[in-house]
Amino acid sequence: MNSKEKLQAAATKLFMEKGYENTTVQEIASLVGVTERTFFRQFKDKSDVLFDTSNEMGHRVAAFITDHFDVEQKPLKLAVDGFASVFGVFDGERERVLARNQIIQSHSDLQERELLKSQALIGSVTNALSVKFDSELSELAARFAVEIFYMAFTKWIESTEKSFVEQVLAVYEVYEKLCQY
Amino acid sequence: MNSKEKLQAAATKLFMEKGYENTTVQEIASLVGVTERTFFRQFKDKSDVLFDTSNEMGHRVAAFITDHFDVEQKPLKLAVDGFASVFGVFDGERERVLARNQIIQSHSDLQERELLKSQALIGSVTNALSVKFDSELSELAARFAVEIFYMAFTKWIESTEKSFVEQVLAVYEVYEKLCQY
DNA sequence: TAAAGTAATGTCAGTGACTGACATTTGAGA
DNA sequence: TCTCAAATGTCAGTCACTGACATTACTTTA
Repeated sequence: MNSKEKLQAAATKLFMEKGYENTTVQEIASLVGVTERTFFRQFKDKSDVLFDTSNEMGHRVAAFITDHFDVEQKPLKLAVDGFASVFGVFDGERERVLARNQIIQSHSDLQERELLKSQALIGSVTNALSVKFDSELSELAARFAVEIFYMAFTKWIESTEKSFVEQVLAVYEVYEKLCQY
Repeated sequence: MNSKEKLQAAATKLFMEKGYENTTVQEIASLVGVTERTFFRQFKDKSDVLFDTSNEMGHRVAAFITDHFDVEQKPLKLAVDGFASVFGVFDGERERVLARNQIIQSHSDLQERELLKSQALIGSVTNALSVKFDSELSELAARFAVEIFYMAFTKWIESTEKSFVEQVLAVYEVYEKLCQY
């Protein structure tokens, strides 16, 4: 566990215990045994410690799409399946995801940050879809897929009735209903 | 023109001239002839000076929806028409909108802030649609409408070919194409 | 193994965003 | 003109964040 990971763990712990605002970077660093300066070498700002900037999930969804062009012809369904597949792991780490979500909902800076990540997600998905579909159609499908994902995520957070995959598919069915108007 | 409006004007001016990062709140306040403290009484933070927190546009779109339930039965089309109608004014103030957009694109804090506003927009539109439609369908339609709006906005920024309303309708047609898969 | 190089971390001083507490001014109405 | 309230000023302080430079620790190579 390098200092970056240690800082992430310490930050999450402190944010949960005393809240995001009431935790100083100083405290996070001290808990790990490094200085504030080291924190800011690892993360661009305080909120950064909670976010994976690599867009790894975006790449995974994109990879799924690339791999399944032949099994699913509908662009949006393909992207949505990608989200379902990649984020299906959420069910296995519900605790952690819930804790992280609670921190993020507690402070608008963090919510904003989370939303910026969705832009990267849209970009990755758009690129992946563009290989087989018109670029405008790809972008729209990517945007919609991300919205379906978020809506499903919210519902998944609020209730334990369905698995993540089921929630995603349930929201996709709402989309199909919407199309029928 | 009260000090709030003066500060907004001064801030926009300075942000354009020297960039967002290179402009201090001190400078903005001085330009207007007030102190930094007054700035922070009007705006919750530096970026706030660029954003209308009232969600006025959200309310207007909601009002449009409420007024047009009988002329347009499709929930998404109704919401999209609302955006087209309310934001049609952009054509008349292209300069200003472009300038503001340029500032926002220059700094990720501002982009994040802009994205948070879209959540308020989604909320207003969802509420308005919920009067006649199922709540899940309403939320999804609201989310999609906002995405269509943003995509249209981006295209409108990048080219002068079409009016804002035309761009919105063009993206809506992409949606119809998407539904046909 | 010793020297040399490189990456991670520490130190420190400084800037700028933002807040709380309290004082002062200003403007509208009695 | 007096009075009250709202807006603004003053000031001291905290905390996020950065640049410059020093130090430590770990790797490579002769």
